[in-house]
Amino acid sequence: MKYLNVFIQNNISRIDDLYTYMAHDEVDVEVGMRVQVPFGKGNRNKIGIVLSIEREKKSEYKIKEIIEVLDYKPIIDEDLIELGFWMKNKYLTKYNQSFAPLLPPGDIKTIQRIANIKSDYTFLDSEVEFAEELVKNKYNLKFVDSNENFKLIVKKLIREEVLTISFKVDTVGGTKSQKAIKLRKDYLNTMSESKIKLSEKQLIVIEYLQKKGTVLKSELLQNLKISDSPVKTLENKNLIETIDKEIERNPYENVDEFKINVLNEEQVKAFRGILNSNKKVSLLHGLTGSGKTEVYLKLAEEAIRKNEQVIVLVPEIGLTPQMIDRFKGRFGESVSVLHSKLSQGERYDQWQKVKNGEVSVVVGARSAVFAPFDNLKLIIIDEEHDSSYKFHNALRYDTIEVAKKRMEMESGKVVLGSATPDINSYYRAQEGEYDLFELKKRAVIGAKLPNVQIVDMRNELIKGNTSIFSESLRGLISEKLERREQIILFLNRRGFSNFVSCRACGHVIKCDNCDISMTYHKNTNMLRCHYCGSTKKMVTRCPECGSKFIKQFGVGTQKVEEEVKKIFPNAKVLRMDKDTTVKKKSYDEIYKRVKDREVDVLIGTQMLAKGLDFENVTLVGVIAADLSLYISDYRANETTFDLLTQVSGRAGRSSRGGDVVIQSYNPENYSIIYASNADYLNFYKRELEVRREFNYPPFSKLVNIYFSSEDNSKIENLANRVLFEIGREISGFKVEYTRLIQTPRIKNIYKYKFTLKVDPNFIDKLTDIIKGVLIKNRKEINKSNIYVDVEFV
DNA sequence: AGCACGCCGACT
DNA sequence: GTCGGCGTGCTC
Repeated sequence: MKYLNVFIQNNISRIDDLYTYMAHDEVDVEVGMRVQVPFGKGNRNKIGIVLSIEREKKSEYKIKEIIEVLDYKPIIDEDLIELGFWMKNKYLTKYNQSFAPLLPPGDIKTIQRIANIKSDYTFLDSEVEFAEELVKNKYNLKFVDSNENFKLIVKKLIREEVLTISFKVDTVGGTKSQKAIKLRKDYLNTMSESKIKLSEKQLIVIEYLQKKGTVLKSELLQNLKISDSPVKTLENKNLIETIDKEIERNPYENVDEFKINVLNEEQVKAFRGILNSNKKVSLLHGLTGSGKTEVYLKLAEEAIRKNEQVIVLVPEIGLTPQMIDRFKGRFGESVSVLHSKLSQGERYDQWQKVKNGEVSVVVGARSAVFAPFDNLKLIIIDEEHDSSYKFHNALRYDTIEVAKKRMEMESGKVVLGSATPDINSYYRAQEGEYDLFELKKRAVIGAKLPNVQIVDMRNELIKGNTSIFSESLRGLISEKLERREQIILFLNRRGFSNFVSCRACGHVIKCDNCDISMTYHKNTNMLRCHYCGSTKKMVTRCPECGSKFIKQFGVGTQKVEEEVKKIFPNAKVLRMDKDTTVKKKSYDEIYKRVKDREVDVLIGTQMLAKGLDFENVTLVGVIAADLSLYISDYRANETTFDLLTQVSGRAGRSSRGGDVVIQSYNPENYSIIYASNADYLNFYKRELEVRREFNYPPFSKLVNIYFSSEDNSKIENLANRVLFEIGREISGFKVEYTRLIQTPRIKNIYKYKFTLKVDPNFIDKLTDIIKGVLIKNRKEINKSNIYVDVEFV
């Protein structure tokens, strides 16, 4: 007997576990194959995936036997499963959280096994029945399941390398197919043997098919401008045949070819450097417009030449038509695109193509890091500083760490690219862990750097201007409108929180211990630090200058839109934010409208910061740089620097040069000043010092542990016990921790958290300790219906 | 989640 | 006795 540890997919945390089943030794089963098993008291049929196989019985439970093995070849490679276990351990997630992203999209039940038979193989007499069924079922092996003899034949043919398996995912409710026409193999014989005469139309059809091979019937009729009767006649004459062809739901059709440009000296240096680097990770630091994408394309081209495969990760928001067009245009059909706005069917198609080896490049958002390639040697992560790659509520892994791990397993390389690298990444490059390559020249010849000015909004208040536009921004807006040039007004609201600031002097109330802005809570009239939980009473006068202009800071896109319409009634204004941009379509539409100059002023949030290049935009106004400067997060300065640098780049796309106006109540803040000069290096140096002083990453690693439940009575006790037990275990290590703090209740779920700050070298040790404590309290946690989430920042 | 078990009251 | 309504607890 052998023992299979089976993962049965579900979202219910209480049964999220591996279940052990027996199988006889002679059963052919491998890790990654699907098995049918009896589950629960009623022995319901469930389909699970084998994640590991053991010789010995380890479990104390009464073990059931599997019903059937459903695959002849794993649907997930062993490497990916190993990666799943690694994630589970590193991030202390549920099985579902770590393994679901590795699974094919949709229900694993719907994966069909399609046989491909070597063309020169002649079936034996004993296999004729099988062969007939095979053709009848269009090579779908489903018919095999009920016949033991057929199963043996399949296995034998696989062993003899006559039969290979590819996977097909059916859309729920059946696949869409269309009628297609092709010439019968023996059409020439048929024609000469029966001396068939062809009419004019029939001849056209035959010629067309000779040229094109298999064609959709609808296409044929349309292109040749004929009715279907000649086609029918040809079919009756046994010259052509109709087959069902599946519609490929290709979301990106007719992309213009994108030729690779000749690389400049810097780009060549980076390309060669990355190729020859002996380090696992290379960091490509390139200014906006310096042509990082060209380097990516060249690297991908090189990999394809060697029959290797490549994953290119792009932030969801940066996965613009432009980016996709460049890869599609360069590599055509060998590129698959994965992102959150694909329909279920499109997703199936893309997975299938990757799994069956039909493509070599995947361009996609974070979860594409799990694309099921089997000879993956390169993962490129563009805009690597972007927060979408990091730990998320639902997506519990750090994309860069996972990419590094995957490439470590496959001995491949990771390339991180950014104009504003993550402080952590740049630090690692400085420390020699990564190789660093810089692109400093603008690749587009003639493009000028924009003229950036910072406006002190405190002076505007003194001058009596209480509007959201400074005189200078207002002046420039009207100037550009007159010249029929376009304007972007930007609100950097990412992670916006209710900080309190003084409009007279710019002072912001921060936590005394953490250097993080405090948040105003209206119901208690208190200020509070989201990191350590300490509170202060809300102030009525500024503790710095005594002014009473101290209050919650806030401005939204709607407000900006109203103001613009009031002051410039003739301007055509378009607002772009989460409310107005929900679908892929509307994003493309907004893009098109701006491109076609149907819009004078585009107002938006960080969605605007990336990927949108408009020639005619010559003014970017940042309404209040302070918005992102005071989010309750140690990365506030970095986020601000990144956003301001990127949005400023939007004005520098044309040869006319452009203007950028950054409005702020804290114009002396270093992230604003360095961003205005696009001076990454000095920003990095300064920010690193701040991080060192307050012991934030890269000098530490943060771990948040959340406890949530609908029932408030037990959480606090249990969370405090977990905190106490962890505290006891870590005495002797360099770990700081906050006390337990309650976070705002959302949808009737009470939530508490505490944060641990640990020396990065001890993170694995600390993870083990947390794991141990959670396992120890597991019964209690389950019984009280408390959810525990561990977040690594 | 989904199923069976078992405890209890109501009914034959 | 025994039927069924619903709370409880487990799933290899």
